Amino acid sequence: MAAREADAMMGPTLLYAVKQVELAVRAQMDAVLKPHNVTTIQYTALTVLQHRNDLTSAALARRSFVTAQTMGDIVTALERRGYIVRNPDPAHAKRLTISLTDEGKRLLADVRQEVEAIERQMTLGFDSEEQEELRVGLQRCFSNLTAHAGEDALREMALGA
Amino acid sequence: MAAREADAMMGPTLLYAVKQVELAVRAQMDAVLKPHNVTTIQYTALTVLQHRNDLTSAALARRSFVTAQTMGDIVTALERRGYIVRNPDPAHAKRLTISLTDEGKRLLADVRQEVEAIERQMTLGFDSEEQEELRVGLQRCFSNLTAHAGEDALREMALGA
DNA sequence: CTGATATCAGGTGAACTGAAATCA
DNA sequence: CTGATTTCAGTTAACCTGATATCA
Repeated sequence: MAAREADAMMGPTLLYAVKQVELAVRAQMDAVLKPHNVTTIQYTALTVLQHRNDLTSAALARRSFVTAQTMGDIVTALERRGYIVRNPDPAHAKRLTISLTDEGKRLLADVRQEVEAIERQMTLGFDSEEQEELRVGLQRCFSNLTAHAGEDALREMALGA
Repeated sequence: MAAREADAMMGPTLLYAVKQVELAVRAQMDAVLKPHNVTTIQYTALTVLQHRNDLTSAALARRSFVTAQTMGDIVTALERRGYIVRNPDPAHAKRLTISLTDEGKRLLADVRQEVEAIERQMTLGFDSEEQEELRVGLQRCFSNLTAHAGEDALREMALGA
């Protein structure tokens, strides 16, 4: 009966597990990033730019499930701190493409070791097969969620844009 | 060479995968919850209260990795909307224990189907073994992250408080 | 004219720090 | 006196909607 009660109450346990892990990760990320005066969201934007340079703010916004205005604020903050620059696209003139400054790259290099340490702690006791299993499972979840869902924004993400 | 470049740049892929899934989940949760005028964080607090009634705001805060002040704001908002009530603990008088109102329970019941639909979509194509594998993997991650990390808050979480 | 981009204005909920009162 | 809980005050980053101007 204790089991039946749990079944009846717990509901979507996988969503809850994802949320719990993400909360714990974010708490540790915040602690790592705070001395560097960047937020987790700003850091995420920087890592995206590390993968794909010369994105526009609007493209970043789509990738992060936020509006163009919100990403505009974040980008402005990063620009003010000197981690990125915006250059007018010669072909478009209204588009501003974003690229990392040397200072931005230096920040990412400085933080990298500490962030990797969080991941190592998270996967303590996992062999490489289990780790890969988890990664694949999460990617399948992501694909499922973005397949029919975001309609607007996700085609470029599927292509790695 | 493309592979080497990716290796050198990608860094902590599992943290990234967790974040991506959580972002996608949160986008869908927001869409489900918006018509009901609750935020995802408020909803999470309500589900915790569904599991364990008569928690204090401070205990909720520890569970959610936020400060007591922050959780105080959220609890006040939930109280204003009529989803919870706070009653003075007869033994303590300064402590206020929180419990769901009928209206709060009704909200959770109303939303439940839609939230479960998100989980079903996320796990499309998973057999029950794969689903369990993923859940176990995430729980191991959570344990690892909270084992040596949160120092302050986590003993009661480990006990399911 | 449409669609995408950027930006300005205004607003809200969420998070923090700091300080203070209450009470076991 | 200490520690935990609550609360008040002030601040910040993040997110939204709505409106506007610019261009391909």
